[in-house]
Amino acid sequence: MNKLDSTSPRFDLIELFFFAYRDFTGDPDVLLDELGFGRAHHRVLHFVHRNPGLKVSDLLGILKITKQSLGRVLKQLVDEDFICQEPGALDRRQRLLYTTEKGTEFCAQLSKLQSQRINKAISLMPQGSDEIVRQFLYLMIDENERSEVARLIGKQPD
Amino acid sequence: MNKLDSTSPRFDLIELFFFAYRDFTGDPDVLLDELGFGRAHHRVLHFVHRNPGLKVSDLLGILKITKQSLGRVLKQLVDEDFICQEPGALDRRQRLLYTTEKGTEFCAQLSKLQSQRINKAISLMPQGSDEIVRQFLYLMIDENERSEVARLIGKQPD
DNA sequence: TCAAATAAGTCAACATAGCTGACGTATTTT
DNA sequence: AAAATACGTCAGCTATGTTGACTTATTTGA
Repeated sequence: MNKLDSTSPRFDLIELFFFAYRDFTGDPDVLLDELGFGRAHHRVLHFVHRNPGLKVSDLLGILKITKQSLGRVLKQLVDEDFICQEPGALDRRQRLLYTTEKGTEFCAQLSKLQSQRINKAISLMPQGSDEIVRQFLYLMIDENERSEVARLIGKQPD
Repeated sequence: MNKLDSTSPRFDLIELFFFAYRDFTGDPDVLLDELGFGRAHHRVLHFVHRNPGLKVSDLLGILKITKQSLGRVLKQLVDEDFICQEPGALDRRQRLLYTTEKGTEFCAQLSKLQSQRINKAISLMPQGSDEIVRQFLYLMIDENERSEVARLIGKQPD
């Protein structure tokens, strides 16, 4: 029989994942806090920045939250000029989302912090580790969502 | 100059980390929900299970939440017989935490789900990938906390 | 062309899980 | 005996998620 079947407990990775994610998200929290924002604002800002002209309904699909939840943080981000909305050219019911200059700048600061943490980690590891890590994280995503995430990540506008 | 300096944006890994963690924590949510529990309960249950006889103050240190926050979920877990408390033998002010049989069983169900996801991912990857992944996650933790996390994970009671 | 569907926003009420501050009780330390 | 410690608890606040109901503007389709 198999000593390492698919249900063998992986407490080490379970716990490492928990602590790693906590510290990974902890970096931006400091900057967000200074502006009275939280993680919800970060997520919205990030995905709008990465997908300029995003439809509200698509953002809801990415974040998997209700429009009421989104509405609250989105309103703040628009009011404080981090995000702007433009009616769709083809469908004027849509309010396509874009980061303003201020929003783009702030977003860059946040990703810089997180990229630093990632790059520091990778730099201490064997060649090719980033590809392994990417593959692992990708395979941890629900199978039926992988293709959509791949599509989302595929566009490298920066 | 370096094309890949330490601040090069890593949008791919940032986003993969987000989606991977979301689905990773999503598995247990279903079971937790059936019992009226949330992720907070899961975390408490998990770390008590993994560290039988844990002091309340040490649990607070691991979770980095306030005792008021912990108190709420801990009380529920004790009331519903998933966790029990015993006065410390040396210091009777302490209420050392243990999972009950019911708690241990439930905890096993939850870790099984998460381990399945992890093992499925690893099984699709090259030999030795789990070591790379472990190393990456470890290095993503704040430098000054790594040793303590290592200590915590080091004990493999299962 | 007009009715139905769609994209988005909004109001109200609620739940979870974090927070601060203040205070109580039992026990140990000094 | 006083101070410190471990833990618990009360009250109230915040952030971010949820449902359900409803409005407005616009597009689609019978």
